[in-house]
Amino acid sequence: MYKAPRGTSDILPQEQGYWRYIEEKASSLCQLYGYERIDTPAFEDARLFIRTIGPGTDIVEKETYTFEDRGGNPITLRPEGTAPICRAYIEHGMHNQPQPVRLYYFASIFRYERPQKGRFRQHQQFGFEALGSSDPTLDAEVIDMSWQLFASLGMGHLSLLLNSIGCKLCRPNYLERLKEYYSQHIPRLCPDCKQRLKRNPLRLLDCKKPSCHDIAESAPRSVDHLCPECKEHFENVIRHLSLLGIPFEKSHRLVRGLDYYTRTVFELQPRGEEGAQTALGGGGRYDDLIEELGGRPTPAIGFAAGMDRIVLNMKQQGISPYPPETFRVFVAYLGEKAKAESVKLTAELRRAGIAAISSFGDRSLKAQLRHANALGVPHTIIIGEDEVGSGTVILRDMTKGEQKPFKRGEIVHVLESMKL
RNA sequence: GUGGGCGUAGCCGAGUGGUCUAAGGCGCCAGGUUGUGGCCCUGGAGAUCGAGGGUUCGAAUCCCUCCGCUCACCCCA
Repeated sequence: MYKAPRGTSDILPQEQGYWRYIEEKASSLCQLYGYERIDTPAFEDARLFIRTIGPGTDIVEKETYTFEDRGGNPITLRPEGTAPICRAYIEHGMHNQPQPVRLYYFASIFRYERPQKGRFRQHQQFGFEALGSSDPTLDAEVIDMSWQLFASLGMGHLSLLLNSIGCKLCRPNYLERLKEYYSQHIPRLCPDCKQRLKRNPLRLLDCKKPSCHDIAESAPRSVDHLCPECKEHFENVIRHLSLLGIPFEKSHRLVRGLDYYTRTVFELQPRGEEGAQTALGGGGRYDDLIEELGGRPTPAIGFAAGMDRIVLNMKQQGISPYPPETFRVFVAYLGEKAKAESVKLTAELRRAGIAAISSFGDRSLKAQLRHANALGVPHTIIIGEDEVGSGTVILRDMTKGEQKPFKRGEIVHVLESMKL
């Protein structure tokens, strides 16, 4: 028996409503804010991600699907959405467009991880990016959008966490202070944190172990070590968010996993759910990324949300999506002549834009109606030998349980005018 | 990569060494008079009890190995 590969899953028809709901709300939000859709390939040159995400990060070290194609080219399945967009920005000379360039996307993301609740090897992300400006109003715009996204989905009880981790000028200094501080507490650190101290000191701050909690709480804070420019930038972001009435919480322990983030970082998560894979979305500035990829120095900021996690959360909160799409008319028949007529009528209905399917096989009318009922169609057309003879069809209203004959030539029009 | 929990028909699930050639429910198929659904009744199909090995006179039930699922850690959406 074949099964979907580990960490992947089928989105079955009855689940599709959730996804369509999110896609529609997200797209119209982006439209409202002046963002345009972009789609990039599911795979890229492997080097694009190694350079941008950071050679020391877990994503690159052990979580990418990387292989050589038949031409010997190093390929990586997209493990995140921002780097490909920066690549496209550079490749298509978007710096010649009015800045900032506002883009959004829906993308499959691939990471070779051990699956658990809300974490998969293939998942869907929705994200948006504003490239080409460092204005703090843009930070506020993107954060506002991400907040409105969840509002428009009807999802409440969220926390918006906000922090600034400085730029390439002030962060090294801060990291030194952080390492100094942590070096004094090495014996009390968990094994993971001992590793982090060497490899990725920023991540020390968001260790989930209770034993490391106090140490992280009283650690030096990045916001206290920002250079004057970053400090002013952060203050302006905060001022604009307050202006917009966005209820953020400053979180000095919020750091993001990807190396390219600068200055503003933020994350949205359900309130009171510490520990598990709860971040529904997050983002931040990446002012050096485009330059690192060979473009001109171009500051930018973006956000991405995990659609699988949103679906999970909608279910938890009891938010019902759209009902599954279905057809409107089932055409039942009795006898060979009626069968031919049924196939013909079904085609006519479809040409007229009325979703319909014909019955099949040679089953009793009882069986056919039972089938129609199980499918939940509002209307069934019944064609028997008598109807073929008299040039009529029977239209049965499945919810009322009433039926009436109509002339064969008029039935399509009758259904058209009934527009449910 | 590490640790915990779990694996009985499409789904839920009883069963803890013999009465299991495996209960029940949902779903599916058919029938309950001649061409009519939803409720009800009856019948049917569908399970190598995750796989392999072992213990035993006898294993879905005990042991071992493997595989898978799941939750948590690492990390991330």
